[in-house]
Order: sequence, then structure tokens, then C-alpha cells
Amino acid sequence: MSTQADSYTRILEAARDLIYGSSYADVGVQAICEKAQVQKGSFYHFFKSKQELTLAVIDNFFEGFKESIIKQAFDPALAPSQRFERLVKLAIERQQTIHQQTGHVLGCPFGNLATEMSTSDEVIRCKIDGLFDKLQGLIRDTLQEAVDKGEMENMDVGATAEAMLAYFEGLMLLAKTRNDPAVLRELLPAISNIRIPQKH
Amino acid sequence: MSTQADSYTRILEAARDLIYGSSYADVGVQAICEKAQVQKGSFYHFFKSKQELTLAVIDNFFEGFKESIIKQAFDPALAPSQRFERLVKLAIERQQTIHQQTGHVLGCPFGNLATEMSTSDEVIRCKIDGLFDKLQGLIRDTLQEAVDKGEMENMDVGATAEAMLAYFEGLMLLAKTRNDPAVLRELLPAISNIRIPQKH
DNA sequence: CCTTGACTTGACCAACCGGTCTACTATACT
DNA sequence: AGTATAGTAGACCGGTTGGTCAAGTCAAGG
Repeated sequence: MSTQADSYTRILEAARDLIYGSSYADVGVQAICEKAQVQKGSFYHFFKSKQELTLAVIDNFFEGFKESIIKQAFDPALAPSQRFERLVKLAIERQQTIHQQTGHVLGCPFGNLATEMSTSDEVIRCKIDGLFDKLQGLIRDTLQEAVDKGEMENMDVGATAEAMLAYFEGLMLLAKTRNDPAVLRELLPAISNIRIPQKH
Repeated sequence: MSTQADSYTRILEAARDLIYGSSYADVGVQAICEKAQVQKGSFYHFFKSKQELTLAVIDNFFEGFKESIIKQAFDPALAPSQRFERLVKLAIERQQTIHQQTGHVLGCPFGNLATEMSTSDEVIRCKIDGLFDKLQGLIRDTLQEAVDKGEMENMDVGATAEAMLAYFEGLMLLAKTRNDPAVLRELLPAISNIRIPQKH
């Protein structure tokens, strides 16, 4: 049989893949159970509701994101500008891989869920809001480091980081709508050129 | 009683408001009928499916958008750079108004629907893809005019237009996730500074 | 006056929704 | 061996889903 970790993990991963592949509302608990090869009773043994499962899925997404992208891109050994290049390269590759495997550009899982649920589930909206804060913080610190080292001209690092995040999310949305990763290849590198000047 | 136009329009507007306020999947035909004060039979007399209704809703959104924003912002009498300023101003005002009225930043209706449905409904994805093309075309033509008049330096107008659209959509997504129109006030004006240089 | 056809009514359908519940099994500790 | 506990199985719940349908209302046109 399967141990606790097995079932829990299978449910989590099944939910992650199904929700990322379509949407929160389109994926039922039953479908998740079938994909995870688990019965309803087990599902509700580990998760007290579909919403709680979704929170766990978001955490799982973020950990995967940290492992596979943040760690490699925001490597302190790299020069700040190189970090952005790495981030861009990794993000493009990931979306291209997903497109080849599924036939669809799936975009950013956080952006997808935030768009769908921000108006109807405040808990999840806040959760993703917090994750965006973390990402923006990573970008901001990198920009600040570049400014301090004299590699970039002075700027409003906070606003620039937020603008970069917005540009990133917007391109993901566009690539998903066009269902074409080329959008990212052509336009994502330009994220490094975004600057919001300091107001005085 | 009510005439055809009455019922048809009431259904369309009820659906538009409900879907924009939450999402496609969250709004049922029943809820639309209740808000429109119409029976199920009438609904399916005018629309052969929920999907067809959604296509009509998208058209309705775009016409409203043309009337209230495009006509005013992309006025040929205005200088190109002024058109972007108008677009920015109108978009911010609209989201602020919606936020005051509903308590939520709802973002871009096209971006919302595209994010939710691109992977599960190819017809709707293509529809929104086409609308994005139109918007991008409007921006591109404006940029080209500015370049021709010598008001802007030479650039890749097509790519710049797409980057601007992405930035716009990304900021809408961010403002919705933060549920704060201030994001738009602070960062949307910077859309005018985006440039993708011509490759040679 | 009668017919036509657009429109409305509301009951009805199978399928599915998220979630609960009880009965059962398998493992681990005493 | 006995018991506690974690996990599994799957029937079941009320409610909702998108969609259908037969019956009826009504105004316009011949």
C-alpha cells in the first residue's frame, strides 16, 4: 500500500498539475482524486477543504520556483545584470518546455490563480499578494546592488522592481493568450531595460 | 411586458457585470437569469450556449471600450504622445471608479477571461487574441505616426506596441492582486517610456 | 378571424459539485 | 495479544450545473 507521504504528495501534485493546466474552478475534487489514485475520504483526511489544498498547491509552486529558478538566477556570485539574463532565459525555457509537453503556454501559476480568484477568495488573494512582494523584493535588492556597485544608474529601485514584475506577468499573459512562446523570446529580454527614475 | 431587445440586453449586461466581477466559471446561467429577471427558457432562446453568450459579452466589452476609451484616447487630433497620456488617465480613472463601487480592482476583462479560459476554450482564446491584435495595432500605428513626425526616435514599433500592451496587462493583474489602484497611478504613466529598439 | 412566429414560462434532466460519514484495514506501540 | 491511531474505501448528502422541452402568451399580418 502507500504511506501517508505518498498519498499526500500524490494529491498535491495532481492538484498542482490539473489546476495549472486549466483553472481552479474547472478542476473538481473528484478529478484530483482520480488523477492521484486516491479516494475522497483520503483527500479530506489530508485537506480540510479545496481552498486549503489550493493554499498548499501555491506553496508547492513557490518552492519549486525557488529551487529551479530563483536559486539559479539570483545567485550572489553573478553580476546583477547577469541575474536578470538568467531569470529571463530560465523562464523562457520553462514555458517552451511546457508548451511542447502540453500544447499550451500556461503562463505564471500565481498570476493565473490571482486573476481567477482575487475577487472571490480574499485568503488566496493575500497569499499571492505576499508572494509577489517576495519576488519584487528579490528584484529590488538586485537592482539596489547594481546601483551600489555603479553598474546601473540611480533609479527608484522599488518602483522599477514592481514595473519589471508587471512586465513579466503581462508577457506571460500575452504568451498564454497567443499560445506562443515566441512572445517571450522576443520581448522578455527587454525587461532589463525597464527603469523608473527616482522622483525628487 | 418586455420586448426582445429588453430581455436580450438585460441578459447580456447581467452576464457582463457578473462575469467581470468574478469569473466565467463562478457565474452560472441561473445567476445570470436571476439578475436579468429572465427565465431559463428565454436565456436559451437568445443564446444557444453559455459559451456563445460569453462571446457576445466579449464583443459588448470591446464596444464599450471603443466608445469610452479608444475614441477619446486615440483621437487623431491629439499628438501621439498625448494619446498615451489620455489612455493612461482614462484607464486609471476607470479602475478607480470600479474599485470605489465594488471594493475590488477588477482589472482588464479581456486579460481576465484569457487567463481563465485560454487552455480550455480555443474559440474564446482566439477571440481575445484577435482583440489584443487590434489594440496592439492601435498602439503600433500611433507609435509609427510619432516616428514619422519626428516626435519619437526610430524603434521597432510592432515590438514596442506589444511590450506596451504586456506592461498594461501586467499592471492590471498586479493592481487586481494587490486590490489597490495606486499601482496604476504610480506605474502606468511609465508605459510611454517603453522602447524596443529596431534590430538590424 | 385566423395563422404565424417570436418570446416566455417553469418543470425537468442527468451529471456533477464540495463535503460528510461510517465502516474498515494496516501499522505501531504497550 | 490488545489497543490506539493513521489512513483508506466508497456510499451518501443537498445543492447546483448547463441544458432541454412542451405548453402557453402575445402582437403582427393576411
